[in-house]
Amino acid sequence: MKPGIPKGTRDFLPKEVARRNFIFNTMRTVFVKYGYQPIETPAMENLSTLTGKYGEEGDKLLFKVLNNGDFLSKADEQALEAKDSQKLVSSISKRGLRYDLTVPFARFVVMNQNDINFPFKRYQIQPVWRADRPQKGRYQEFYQCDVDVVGSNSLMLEAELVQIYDEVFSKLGLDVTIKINNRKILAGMAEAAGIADKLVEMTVAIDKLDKIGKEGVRKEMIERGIPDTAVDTIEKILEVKDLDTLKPLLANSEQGTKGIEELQAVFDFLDSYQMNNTLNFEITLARGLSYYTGFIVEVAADKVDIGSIGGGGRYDDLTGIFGMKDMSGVGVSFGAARIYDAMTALDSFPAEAEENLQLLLIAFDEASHRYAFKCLNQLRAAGIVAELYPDPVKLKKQMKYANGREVKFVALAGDTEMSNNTLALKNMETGDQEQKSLEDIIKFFT
RNA sequence: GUGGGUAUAGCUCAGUUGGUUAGAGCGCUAGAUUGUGGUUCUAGAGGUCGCCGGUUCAACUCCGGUUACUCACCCCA
Repeated sequence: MKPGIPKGTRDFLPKEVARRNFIFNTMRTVFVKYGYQPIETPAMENLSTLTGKYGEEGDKLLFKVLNNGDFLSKADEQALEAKDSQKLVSSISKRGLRYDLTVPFARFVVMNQNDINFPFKRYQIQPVWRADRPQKGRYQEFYQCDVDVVGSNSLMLEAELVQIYDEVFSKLGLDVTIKINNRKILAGMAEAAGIADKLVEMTVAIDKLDKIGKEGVRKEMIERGIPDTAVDTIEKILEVKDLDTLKPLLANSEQGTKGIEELQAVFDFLDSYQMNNTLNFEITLARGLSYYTGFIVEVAADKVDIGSIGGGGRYDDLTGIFGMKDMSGVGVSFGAARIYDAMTALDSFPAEAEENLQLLLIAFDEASHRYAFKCLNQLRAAGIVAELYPDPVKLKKQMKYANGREVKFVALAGDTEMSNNTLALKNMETGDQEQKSLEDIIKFFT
C-alpha cells in the first residue's frame, strides 16, 4: 500500500525533534524559574466540554471522535434520515480532540479545585488539533505552549508574563517586539465612538490592521455596520501612540479609563526590569478571541516576517461555564511551529540543540565485533554517546553510515587493535587516525 | 465553506503540436577496492504515468468527472 499521513499533519525527523526539544526545554527552564508547574490533560475531551467555547466557526473546526461499537444503532434516526450532519453528531460522537489548551485548563481547574493551590500557576506543552484547511505554517496538529495563572487579579502577573516572553525569546536568540494593550481600552474606544454594542465587530476589524491596512479596516468596519462618524473617531484614536495622549480621549469612558490605569500599572511593575526586547503599547492590538477581557499581548519576531509567534491575555471568567465563578485568569501562549520556523529562517539554533552521536565503533570481523562491543560498554559507562555498527560488514558500508550520522569520530577495531588493546580513533573531518587505548579515548571525550 | 495549483521510479522532478521500448538526479544493490568514508567510474533492481470515463487509428500528453495533497481567502496559532 501507499504510505501517507492525514493532511495538515507532519512527521518529524530526529534533527527536527532535537531542535523542537531545545525550544521546549528553554521554555520549561524559564517557566519553572518563575514558579509555574506542569500539567497535562487528555488529547480527547468530552465534546460537550469543547463545543460552544470557540464560537460557531470554532465548533466546525473541532475534530470529533466517532463512538465505539455499533454507533449507528444509537444514532438520531431523524437526523440520519434528513442527512443533517450537525444534528447527527451528538448522537454518534461524545468525544473530541482538544482545540486549544485554555478550555481544557479551565475544566481542569474546576475539576481539581480541591487539589490545587490558588493562585494556581501552570504551564502546559501539548499538541492540539483543528480541522482547518491547512496552509503554509498552519497545520491540523500542532503544539501549543501555554503559561497561565488562575485565581488572582494582580496586574503583577501581566508584568511577569511579559518578563517570561522577554526571557524565553532572548534565551532562544530571537529578537522580538512584545505588543501590549487592554481590551478595556478598546471597549472605551467603542464607547467614545458611540458604538459600544459593536465592540466585537470593531475589534475583529482592527485586529486585521497589519494585514489589510487602514483603508481595509475602514471598509470592514463600515461593512459590519459601524457608522462613518464612529469610524472617524476610531481612526483618530488609533493614531495614538502613548497612554498619556490617550487618557483625555477616553476620559468619558469608565471602562477606557480603567484600561489605561491597568496598562499603566503593568508598565510600572516593569520599570524595575531591564527588557532584552522591545515592549510597546500598541493601541491597534486587538486579538481575535472573544474571551479576553483585560490585558492582551502579542509577540512578533523582528527580523523575520512570520506573523505572530505568541499571544495571550486576561480572561475574567473562564471557569464560569464549568460552574466556578469569579476566577480570573491570565495567560500567554507560545506558537512552537512558528518559533521553529523563525529560528530556522534566521539559522539561530545553537549546535548543542542537536544531540549528536559522539563516537561510532566499527569492526572488521566477528571477533573484533565482540571486542568492540566490550569497548562500547565501557565507553558508554563513561558517559560517552557511542554506538557500534550492528554487523561487521564491509568497511565502505559502515563508513557510509558514519557519514550519514554526521558523527565526528569513528573508532575502528580489527586484529591489530585487539592484539594491542586499542582502537583506531579516526577524525572524520580531517581523516587523521591514531591508535589509542580505551582510557585515552575516554579522556579525549570527557 | 470559497477559489487556484499539483498528482510520472523509494525520494525530488523532466517528459516537445498526441506517435514506436516513459527519462534524469538522489537513494538502494553489486563491482572497480579482502584494513578505511565524503569524489569518481561501471552494472543492476525499481513504473497500474492518482483513479474512473470520453475523444482518437493512437492518450503520460486533450476533455469531463473523482480522490488525495497543497497554496490563498474566511477564521485562527
